[in-house]
Amino acid sequence: MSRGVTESADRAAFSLKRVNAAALLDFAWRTEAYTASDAIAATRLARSTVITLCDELVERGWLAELPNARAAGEYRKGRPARRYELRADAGAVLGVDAGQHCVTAAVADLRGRELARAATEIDPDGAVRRAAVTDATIDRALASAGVPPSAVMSIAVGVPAPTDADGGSPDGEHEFWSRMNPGFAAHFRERGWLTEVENDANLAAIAEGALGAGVGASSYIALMSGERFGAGYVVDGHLVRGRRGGAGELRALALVEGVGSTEGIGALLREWAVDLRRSGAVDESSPLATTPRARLGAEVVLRAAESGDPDALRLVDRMAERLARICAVLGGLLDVERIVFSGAVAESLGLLLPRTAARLDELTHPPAPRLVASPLGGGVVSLGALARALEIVRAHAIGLEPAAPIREQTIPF
Amino acid sequence: MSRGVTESADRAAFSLKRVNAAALLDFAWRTEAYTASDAIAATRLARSTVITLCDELVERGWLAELPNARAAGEYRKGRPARRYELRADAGAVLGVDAGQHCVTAAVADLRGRELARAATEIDPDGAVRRAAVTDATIDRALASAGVPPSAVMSIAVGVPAPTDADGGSPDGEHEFWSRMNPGFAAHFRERGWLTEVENDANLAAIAEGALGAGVGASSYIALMSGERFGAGYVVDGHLVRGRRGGAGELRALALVEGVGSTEGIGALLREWAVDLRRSGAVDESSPLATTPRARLGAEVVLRAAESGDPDALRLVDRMAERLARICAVLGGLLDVERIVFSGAVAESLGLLLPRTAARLDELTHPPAPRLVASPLGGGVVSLGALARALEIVRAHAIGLEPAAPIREQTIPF
DNA sequence: TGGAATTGATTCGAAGCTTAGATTTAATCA
DNA sequence: TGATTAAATCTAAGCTTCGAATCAATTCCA
Repeated sequence: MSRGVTESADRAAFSLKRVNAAALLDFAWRTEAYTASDAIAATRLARSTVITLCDELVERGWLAELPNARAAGEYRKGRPARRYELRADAGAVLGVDAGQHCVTAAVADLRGRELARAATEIDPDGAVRRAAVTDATIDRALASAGVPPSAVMSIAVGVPAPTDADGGSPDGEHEFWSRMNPGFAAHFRERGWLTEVENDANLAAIAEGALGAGVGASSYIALMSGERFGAGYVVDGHLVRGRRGGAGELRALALVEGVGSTEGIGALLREWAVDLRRSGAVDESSPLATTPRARLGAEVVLRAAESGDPDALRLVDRMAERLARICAVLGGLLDVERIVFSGAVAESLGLLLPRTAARLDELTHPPAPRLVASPLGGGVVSLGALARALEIVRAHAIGLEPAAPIREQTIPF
Repeated sequence: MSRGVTESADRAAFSLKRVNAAALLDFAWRTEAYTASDAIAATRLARSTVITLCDELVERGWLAELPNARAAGEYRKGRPARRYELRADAGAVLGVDAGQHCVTAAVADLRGRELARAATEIDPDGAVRRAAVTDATIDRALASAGVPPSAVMSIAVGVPAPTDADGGSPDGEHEFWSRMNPGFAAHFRERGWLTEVENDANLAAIAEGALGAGVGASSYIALMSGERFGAGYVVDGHLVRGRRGGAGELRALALVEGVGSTEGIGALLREWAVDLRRSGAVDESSPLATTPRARLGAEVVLRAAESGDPDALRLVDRMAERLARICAVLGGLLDVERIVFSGAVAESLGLLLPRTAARLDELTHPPAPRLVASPLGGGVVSLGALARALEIVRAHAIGLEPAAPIREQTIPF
C-alpha cells in the first residue's frame, strides 16, 4: 500500500500573480495617479487582471483609489475611469549618514520626499556611544516626521569605511573602520528593518545618479573631495563595490605622479595656504594674509581666486593639476562619462573645475570624461542613503506589509 | 451595440510555463544526466509538472531521454527512474579571436566542449579582407567539426579594440580600432546568429573566470601582458565595461610613477635586453649575449633569470617593480581578490610572479590581491569567446530552436 | 519463488490565474 | 432624449500547476 507520501516541499517562491502584482506596483511607483488603461498599456495584462490586482493592492494598503474620475484635467468622453495612486505614506525609509564627526538621519516617504532630518555632532573617538547616538538621532528624526518606527520599511547607513555585502567592515586601518561601523547591520536588522550598511562615497554615487549630477549617465564616478578623497564608481549602471567594498578607496593614487597622497581638496588648500602665509610670500592685502588663521581654508582660497587674487590663483592651478591627474587615472581606467565632484566642497569649486577640465583634456585621449560639480551639497550621503533605502523597498515591495492601511479612506464608489 | 473592441495587444512576453521550462533547462545544463526526482528537488515544482516539461523539452529537441534506468552506478531499490540529459549536440557556439595578426575560430558544443579550431595569419593592415578572412576561418572550423552553420546558436568575437554594447568600436586611435572591428556585429547578425563583439581582454577575463585562474573569485582582473598591457575587470561577478567598453584600456597608467607606458612584458623585456647588449654591459656567456638577436625576447630573459643569470635577474627585478606598481594601482582602485596574468606570456613567467608579489606586498596595505598565472595559454581569447557565446545561448535558450532534433533516437518506453 | 517494501510513473480532478468577449454603466455630445 | 464613447463588470473558457490516488517496476527477504 502506497501511503501517498507526497514529495511536497515548500513550493516555488513565486507565482505568476506575485510577479504581475510586483510589476503593477512598480508601474505605480514610476507614475503619478493612473487609470486601469494606463496600467494595461504598461503591464500588457488584460483589463480584468489589472483591475483585480489593483483592487487587491488597494486592499493591502499599497494603493489608494482616488475619488475624482476625470478630475485630471484632460476632459474625456465615456465612462470615467477609476484612478489609483501609490500611497506614499504606506511606509517610510531611513537614510543615515554616520560620518566621522556627525551623524545625520533623514526620513522619507515612499516617493522619496524627505519628511524630516536630524543631526548630532559626535566625538570621533568615542566608540561605544556611536550606535546609541545614531539610534537617538534616528528616533528624533522619526518623531519630528511623525512616523512610527513600525512604519519604517528599510534603512541604509553610510559609514566612512569599506563594507562587505552583509554590511560589515573589515578590521584594519587601526580599528578606525570597525569604530566607524560598530555592527550597524546586525543592530538595525534586530529592529526588523531591511538594512544596508554602505560606504559613504558609494552612497554619494547613488545620490548623484538618482538626483544629482549623475542623472542620465550610466557610467560615472562620484569623487568625495573634502578632507580625504574617496570615490564611488557606477559603471554600466552598477555600483562597483569590490571584494570587500574597497573599490573607491583611493590610497593607490599615492603612486600617481603629482598626486602622492589622498588628502582632499579641503585639507590640501588649507595646508598650502597656511604654508604660503608662513613663508611670508603672500601679498599683505590678499585674503590669504588677512583671514584669521582658524578660518583660513579651502573656501577662502577658492573665493579669493575667483576675485583674482594671484596667490590664490597659483594654489588653484596647483590643485587643478593634481585633480586632473586623479581624474585622468580614474576616468581612463574605468572609462566613465562623468566625474562628479561631490560633498560640501562641491558648492564652492568655482574656477577649479574649468581649470581642472582644461588640464584633463591635455592629459587624456579624447573624449575626456566631463567634470561636473554636484548640486547636492553636504547632504549627499544621507540623500544617497535615502535613495538606496528606497531602492531596497521597491525591490522587496510585494513581500512587505504596508503600514496602517486606512481602509475607510478608499472611496466606496 | 458594443462591438467588443478588445484592447488585446500582444500579451506579456512571459508565461509562468516559459519561466519554469527555462529553469528546468538551466538545471539540465548545470548537471549531467538527471532523473525527475533530481529536477523536482532543484526546481521545487511538482512531479507532474516536471515530467510534463521534460517531455516537452525532449519533444523540442533540448533534452534526450536516456535508455538505461539505473545504469548510473548507484544501485537503488524501487522502480527505475527515467533519466534525461541536455543534448550537447542540440546546437553549437562559435568563439572567435580576431586578433591583430591572427584570426582564430573555435567551435564548441552546448557543454562547452571544443569540437574544432582553425586559425589564419592575417596582414594587420589589410582592412577590407579582415571580415572575409574571419568568415573563411569560421567556415573551416565548422567544416572540420562537422557542424552545419544552421546549427550555430551564437557567436562571440574578440577584437583588440574597445566595443560598445552593440558591438561597435569607436573611431579613433588612427582608425586602428575600426580596422580591427570592421562591422563584425552587423555582419554576423545577418547570418542569423546571436552575436556579441567584445574587447579581447574582456573575453580573456571571462575565460579566466570560467576555466582559468579566476575560478571561484568574484572580483579579479585579467591582465593581458604580451606586447601591450590591456585588462579585463570582473568586479562583484560583473564584467566592468565602461562608457564605450574602454574600461581596461590602460593608457592612463602612463601617469603612474615607474610605469610610464603601456608596453607589455614581452615588448619591454625584449627592448631592455637589446639595449643592455648594445651597451656592452652583458657578461659574454650570458644568454642575453649569445642568443641570436632575432630571438632575443621575453622568454629568453625569463628563462635565463630562472637559471641564475645575473643580468637577466636584474631585468626581471626591474620588470617586477613596474608590474607591482601596475598591480598596486589596479588592485587598489578596484579592490579585487586576484590579478591573473593572462595570454601567451603567462606560461613562462617563472620568477617574475613571486618577485612582483613580494614588491606588491610592500606597496599596498594588506591584504594585497593574489597574483596568479593563467593556465590557459595563448588561446585565452578564443576560449573566453566560446564561454561568452555559451552564456548567451544559455540566457536565451528557451527562445531558441535546437538544431536537428533526432526524434527517433528517443526511447519509446 | 513469492509477497512485502520501495521508488517512481501515470492519471485525474481541483484550484488558481489570466484572458477574450459580452454586457452593463456612466459619462459627453448633438 | 438618444447616439456615442470609454470604461467597468461579468462570465465562461483555457492553461498551468498541484496533490492525491493509483499503477508499475524493481529489490529485499523469508
